Amino acid sequence: MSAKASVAPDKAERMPPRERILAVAADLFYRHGIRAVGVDAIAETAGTNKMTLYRHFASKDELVAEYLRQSAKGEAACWERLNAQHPGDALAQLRAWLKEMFGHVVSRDERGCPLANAAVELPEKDHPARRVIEECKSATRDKVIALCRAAGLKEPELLADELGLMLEGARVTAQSVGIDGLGARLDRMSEALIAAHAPK
Amino acid sequence: MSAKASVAPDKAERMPPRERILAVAADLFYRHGIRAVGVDAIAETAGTNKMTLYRHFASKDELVAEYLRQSAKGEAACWERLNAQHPGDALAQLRAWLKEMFGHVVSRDERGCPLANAAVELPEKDHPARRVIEECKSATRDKVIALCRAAGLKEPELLADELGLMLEGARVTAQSVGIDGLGARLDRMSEALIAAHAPK
DNA sequence: ATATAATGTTACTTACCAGTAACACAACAT
DNA sequence: ATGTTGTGTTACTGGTAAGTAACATTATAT
Repeated sequence: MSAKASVAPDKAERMPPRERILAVAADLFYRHGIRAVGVDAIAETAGTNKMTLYRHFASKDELVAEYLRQSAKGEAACWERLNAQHPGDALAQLRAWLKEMFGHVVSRDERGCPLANAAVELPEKDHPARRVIEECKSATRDKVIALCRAAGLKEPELLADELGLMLEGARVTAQSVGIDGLGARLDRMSEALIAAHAPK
Repeated sequence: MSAKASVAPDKAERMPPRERILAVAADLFYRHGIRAVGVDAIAETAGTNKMTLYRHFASKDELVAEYLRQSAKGEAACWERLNAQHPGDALAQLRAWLKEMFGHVVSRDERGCPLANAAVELPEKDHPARRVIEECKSATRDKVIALCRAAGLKEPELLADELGLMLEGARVTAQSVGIDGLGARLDRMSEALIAAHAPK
């Protein structure tokens, strides 16, 4: 039991095959890139075989799409959690979202946004993953705009884009260069942006 | 002569093989992704063969690194051009750089920053492309910081990061969702950021 | 005209890839 | 007990990947 399951160390065996495959695929796709991971490796790491994989997923492309759907679902769950933690306080939700995202950026073993990375890796316009990516990114933008507006901030669309682009830029930049002090700078930047849109 | 050379339609034949290969590789890598393009396709599209390719490049990874070196060289040339167009005027150079970059973002057939995309596609820390990416990105950041400082703007490091992250975010976001009106919004955002750092 | 260097050609190796067929085994419900 | 369903196993197809060897051809320089 050396370096076996990096996803669910112990109870991986108890999960049904489909969940194991999806969890392993998500981990490998995210860490090594989608094109760099073959279905054989996924099946083997998930402790099963290629046939079972293809009984649950029509193709590798569909597995990729499902991986991204899971990622998008995670984002949606994040919004609900923030809403529960700061009910009725849009500004607090916005700040909590930024704080959580900044945590991702500066974390070790972080490789950026799974959806944005997939968009880079899969330029084919008819790939089933493309729909998922676009829908999730649009939904996120709408959500941030709504929060900015509910918080009474001026020009909510512009502010949402400022924050969203800065965050997306930080996630991709963190893959190219070091992240020393980036977290603190992100905090300052976002607060400056929010302050610049404060109601007069 | 249907859809033959998308890089140098006519004089592709006159360029020496090494340059043809590099030009074709750059085009294919950028449009389809690095892992999606094989050396056979590159050689064939360049009107040559795999042997000649391997006589000029030690491996595909080295060809990739050279492709990114070319891209980085293009960025360096851009800085010199801007310096020549606005000698001594750091603020004008900064604005011209932003304008040029925004043009890339909102252009059709644009697929983001070649270096950032490569960083997403090649997570292996020992890949020869990694050095090129990190050096170019660091150099760009230093250059923008220097311009902000020379322009007398407050907190040049912070402003440079704000602009740089926004730009990087825009380039990656443009690959996921539409770019309607993004150019105009980028103009407003960058001007707001610069204004926020204006000397008192 | 001839030596030399660069390029082209063919064929090959080794390895991986996505996807499928046929069959064996286990669990579980009736 | 038996049938069904899900899973495991092996082996396979056809295609593509990176990289190399041996040899033929062309161009250039002297």
